[in-house]
Amino acid sequence: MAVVVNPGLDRSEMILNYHTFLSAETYSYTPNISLSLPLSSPCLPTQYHNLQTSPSISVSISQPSSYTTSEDMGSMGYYQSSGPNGAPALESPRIEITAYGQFPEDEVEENNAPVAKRVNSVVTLTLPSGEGYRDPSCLSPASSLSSRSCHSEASSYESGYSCNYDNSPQNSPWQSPCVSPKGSSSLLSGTLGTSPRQSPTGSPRTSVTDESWTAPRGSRSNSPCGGKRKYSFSGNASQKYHPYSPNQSPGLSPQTSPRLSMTEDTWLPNTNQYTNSAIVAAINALSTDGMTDIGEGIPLKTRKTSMDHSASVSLKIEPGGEETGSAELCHEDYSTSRPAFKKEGYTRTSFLDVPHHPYWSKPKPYISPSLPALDWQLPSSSGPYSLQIEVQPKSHHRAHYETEGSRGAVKALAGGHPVVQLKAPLCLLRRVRTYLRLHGYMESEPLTLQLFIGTADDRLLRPHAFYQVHRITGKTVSTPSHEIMQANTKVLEIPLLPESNMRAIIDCAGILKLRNSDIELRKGETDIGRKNTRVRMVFRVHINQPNGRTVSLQVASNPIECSQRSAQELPLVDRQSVDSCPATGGEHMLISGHNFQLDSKVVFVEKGQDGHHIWEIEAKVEKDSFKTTALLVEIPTYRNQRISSPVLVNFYICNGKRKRSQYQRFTYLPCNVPTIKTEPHDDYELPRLCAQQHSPGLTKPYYALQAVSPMMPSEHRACVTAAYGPQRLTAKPSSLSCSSSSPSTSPKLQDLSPTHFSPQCLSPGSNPGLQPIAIPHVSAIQPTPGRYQQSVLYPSGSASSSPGSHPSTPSSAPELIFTPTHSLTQSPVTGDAPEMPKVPLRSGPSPLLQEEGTPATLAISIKQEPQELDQMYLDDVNEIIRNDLSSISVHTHA
DNA sequence: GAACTGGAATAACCT
DNA sequence: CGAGGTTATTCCAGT
Repeated sequence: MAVVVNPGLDRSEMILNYHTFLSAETYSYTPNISLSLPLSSPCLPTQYHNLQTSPSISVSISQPSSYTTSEDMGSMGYYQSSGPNGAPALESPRIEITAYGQFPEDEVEENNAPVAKRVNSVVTLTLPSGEGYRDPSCLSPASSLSSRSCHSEASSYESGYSCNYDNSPQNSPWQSPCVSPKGSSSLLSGTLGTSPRQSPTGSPRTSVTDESWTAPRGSRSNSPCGGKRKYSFSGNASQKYHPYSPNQSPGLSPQTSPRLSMTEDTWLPNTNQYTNSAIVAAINALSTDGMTDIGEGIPLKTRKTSMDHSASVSLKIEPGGEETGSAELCHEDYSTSRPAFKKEGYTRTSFLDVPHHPYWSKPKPYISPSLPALDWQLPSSSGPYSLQIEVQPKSHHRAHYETEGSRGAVKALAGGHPVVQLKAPLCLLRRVRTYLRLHGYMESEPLTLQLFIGTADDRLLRPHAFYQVHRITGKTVSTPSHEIMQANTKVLEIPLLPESNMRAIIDCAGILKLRNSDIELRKGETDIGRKNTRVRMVFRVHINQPNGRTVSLQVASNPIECSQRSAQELPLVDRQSVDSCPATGGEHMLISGHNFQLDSKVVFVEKGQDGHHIWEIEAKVEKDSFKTTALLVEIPTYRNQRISSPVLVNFYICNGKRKRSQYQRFTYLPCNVPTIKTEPHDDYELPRLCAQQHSPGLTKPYYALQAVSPMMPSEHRACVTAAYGPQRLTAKPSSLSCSSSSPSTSPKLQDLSPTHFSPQCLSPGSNPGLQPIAIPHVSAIQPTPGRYQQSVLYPSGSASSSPGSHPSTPSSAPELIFTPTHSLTQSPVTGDAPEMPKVPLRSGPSPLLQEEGTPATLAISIKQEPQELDQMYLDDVNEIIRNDLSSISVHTHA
């Protein structure tokens, strides 16, 4: 792709410093900047929009445009290519994309950009690999049943096609696009490719109303895979649905439906954003997923793109012809591809038409090329910054399938919607902004809050394979957003504005459920979808620092149950008033949640390393205080009252056979250890904290955090330990220096210290139910754009035992800088976990929690650092600015 | 008319 | 291998 350089730009230096800089006005990229823009796909969309505004921006990869393009497309969402119209079946793995130029509408939109011309040409992309969301190539172990079913069924149903199915054009023209050559080789791949990706693109209903969709829907049988899992094989209409889905799905949510997109457009305009996204995506591809993918799991396109780009992307200046195409492609992937078809009338135009959001329309100056992969564990706060969920989402939210209409945005328990806020000293933000402004980067560049759907199991937080965030638009939505794809995961980007006090009301995010069969077939996917219906909303923010570094923060919400049935029948625990008590038991614990019944049982269990129950006892439930949302139980006496160290056990609520809540964590303490109790309601979160507070005695402080999560397979633990433990320890405070900016380090560092991570924690076997979650957070402070790829924080992937699923690059964590922050992610339960480490240091026994999750609370407590810290930080920033000003930035980042 | 919902029917799966 | 209970998806209909 070619980049148009704006002659007028003199800021090359600046640009260099910031790596990727897009001039706001021109949107042009700096030539010769070596970006690793691996992902074209994510980027493209953005750019696409940009293009609209300003015609010619396109980033081109040095490689043959055509090829590249295709790849990019693939990553992004080539789906489109095969229009709903049934573009001719693509026999070869190709995607044809029509540049928007084709559409009249497009042109209209372009108004602003005379220079860039859209190419009307149709781009034919060759798709390397087939799947979208997940790689189909390999059946995941997990997928076991389902996958087999596919095979078997496939064979049975469509004997003829069986193997080649996916590939064969006949089956589904649509698919073809998605399915890349790879797919062709293997059924699975083909199959996978199809469905999984599609999802995003267009939820059938949402986006596509037309015939193509309709037909399939008519009967389940038609549905992909014959209704449920078989579909992939058949060349039924059903497939049509999916054509794009696999890859896209993540990216494209049903939401993307034309309408929505239009609304969304607001965002689109923002070039920088997109750019970032793209970059990020690329990076991810390269770093995390990419690695895995490389193997094959990932669609070729993605890989290739990433790889190729990674090598070094040189931006060229070009008229924009081809580039445009690329951009378009990307764009399409996101929005267009899916729904566009729906209404004939609808074309990309719709998006284009949409007015740009003020903020987004402005170019974002600052782009940090290196953003951490989505499965990396990041701290929720660093230095003066803290990302907090002020209002937690409800514990239940019925996700919608692509075949359904949207089920709306995730709501908050008390009504309204979740709220996320980035807390940071205003003065600091101001200075940073001032600095940027001085460099001509921005005026009111908003920070971008990213949102994706993550897992809620005991393993490390990572993007959920079976759920994607779904962008909601409409009258009821007040928050602008746009979606991008990042390594098969759809990410919603929401502006964080100073005017709003860096606070965002998340009323634009729904949850899309992908068919298990589609995902499980992906190559490298090891997770199984069945009964894997809990998710967390994961929020991230990347704050560029004057020093060229980027501070990345992440916070996850409380778990959200997404299945219909579960939401109606399964008991769900939101909070527990106590996390621990002496082995003698006898204390009362208030459990709050949902779907409790008068005859609900609360069972405490202790599992051995092998997962078997060593001990199990039913706690006494106070019937008189029964509520469907609360149970008061008497904590049973532990089997051994002479324990010398804390013992982690679990308990669950049972409404009958197969109707059990997730395992909740509970710790029995040696009788001589004073117990810290918290008041039932206010302290819900304390429990977790308590564990740590007591930590002196506790060997596994971090584990305590995860009260809710189910038992983690020992294997995982082991993996985690192995992978993380060492690194962690390795990473030292010293490195903190890098994050110079973070004053907070001192206190937090200690948390990270080896001590905290007692061997026990690390030891795999120590606690069956425990998770290593508590892994310290590495703050995502990234020294230089280019590096991030190298630096490995903590890929959650490693946590998963699955070999292929997430490529983890544990060993390669060269320049990782740790920030003194706390634990990473969030405990499944609260999402607050990250903060935990801090608590011990100074928080009192029972911090009051706000609303539900109250991660914020914790953070707050932590933040109370001497002002000197902030001042230090400011000084630091000032110095940087001073230096920069004195000597024009000559830094070059490669 | 479209986005939401709540319910449910029906196909797949599991035990 | 079949029965019966679960879970996953797809449909419907009302707001």
